[in-house]
Amino acid sequence: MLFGKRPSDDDTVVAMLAAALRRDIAFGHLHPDQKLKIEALRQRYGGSNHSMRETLRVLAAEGLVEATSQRGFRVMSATEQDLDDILFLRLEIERLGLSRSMAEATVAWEGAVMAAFHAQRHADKVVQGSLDDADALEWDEVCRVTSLTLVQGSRSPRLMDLAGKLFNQSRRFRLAQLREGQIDFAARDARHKALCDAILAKDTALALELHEETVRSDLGRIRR
Amino acid sequence: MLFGKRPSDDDTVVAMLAAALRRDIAFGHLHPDQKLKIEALRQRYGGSNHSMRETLRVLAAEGLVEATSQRGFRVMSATEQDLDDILFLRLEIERLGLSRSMAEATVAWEGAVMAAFHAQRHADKVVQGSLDDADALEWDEVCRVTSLTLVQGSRSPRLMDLAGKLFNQSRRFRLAQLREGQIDFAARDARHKALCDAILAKDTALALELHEETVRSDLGRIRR
DNA sequence: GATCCGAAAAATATCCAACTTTTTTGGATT
DNA sequence: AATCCAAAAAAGTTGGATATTTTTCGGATC
Repeated sequence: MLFGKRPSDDDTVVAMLAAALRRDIAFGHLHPDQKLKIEALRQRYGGSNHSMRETLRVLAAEGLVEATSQRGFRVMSATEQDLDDILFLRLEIERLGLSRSMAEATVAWEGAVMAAFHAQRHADKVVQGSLDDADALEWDEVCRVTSLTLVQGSRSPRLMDLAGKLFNQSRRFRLAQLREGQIDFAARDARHKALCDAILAKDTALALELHEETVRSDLGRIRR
Repeated sequence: MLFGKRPSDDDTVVAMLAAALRRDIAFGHLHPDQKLKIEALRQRYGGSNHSMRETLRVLAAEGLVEATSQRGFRVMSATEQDLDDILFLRLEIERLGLSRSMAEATVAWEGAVMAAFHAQRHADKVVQGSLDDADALEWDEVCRVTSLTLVQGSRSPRLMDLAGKLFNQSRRFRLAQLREGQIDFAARDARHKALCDAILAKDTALALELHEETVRSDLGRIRR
């Protein structure tokens, strides 16, 4: 069947729990540094204690949760330093991935990029003016796809995996920006158009510059 | 107490199991792509089924094991492509970390670097001529500390964490090189001396160049 | 001979309940 | 206010049991 779901979907309890926790961490329902007691989580999300422990291990691997030996888990902190650190790494990794993608650009990849930016433009329109959490989540998911598409041409599985993790870690900050109306959609759209053009024109330097601007402004860290 | 052990030691069953599995993966006792059946592992390493599952999740987070939904775990593959990918990312991450460390070099960090290279010289001597697994393991551990020390000055926790993970992923390849007598200890020692000097002389370009050479030759991927 | 199919076997994923060890907590004491 | 201690809480672990899924394998079919 076309578009059949991958086997890595929510087909296990742990995957479902992880998705639920990820969402609640992204929206700040589980707030930074909050202690994550297994029993309390079970009561809220269901699952056995083992499933919950396993879930927390998974989230710890993604950098959303911090595991401390004999002391359980807590939501990863979200300080200024955390944001700076995530942003720093994200920029470097995505810069690396994008330049590699562009260096060995294929028609298929360019097509994926165009499709991603098209979907992005649509999602941006929808989320403007909406204060609904579901819309915000969907918008953020589209942003994720766009971001990952840019590095997808690098053909480095570990880099792509890493880019995904870093994006997830930056979600909280990005959604906070959206909630506070700090996102300038007009500028954003212009940048996206310019970035798409730069990529198709194979102007690597310009593309990297525009991409960095996009990421920074999404997270409220415009340089200068 | 001085040199008191950190809380992240082998104080939990999962941590002990993870250490044992890591070692056996590094030495190829558990070989690439091998299926990791819970029952079989329990019989070999002990622990309950849950502890073992959790352990495998931990190793999956480190990139040493691959988890597939509904299909269990297997040792991460170790093909040429894997090595290239790991090497590529390791070089980029460590380059980034080292240049940052050097940019904001502190006396403490420089001291740590000197100490690390000193220990390295000693460990190199010990491992030469020894075919003992324990010696090899200890040598490799010293290499790890040296490698991590270089990026420790970057004050980017995520970068340091990542560098550690990538080093672990490259372990199998490095130990294979050692086993096959492919390591030129004389050249290695000279490079280390030069690298240490370059760092202390704050010659970033030279240091990065020498560091890349070191990593490449450790993994048998010397650039022509 | 290759392919398809379904039952049997194997392995994964999950849960429950209990138990040990470690950490945290809320006073009582100095 | 700092220290110490016992009770409570939470983490970590185990064993056993069960449902679900994947893999295996011996024919039956083309």
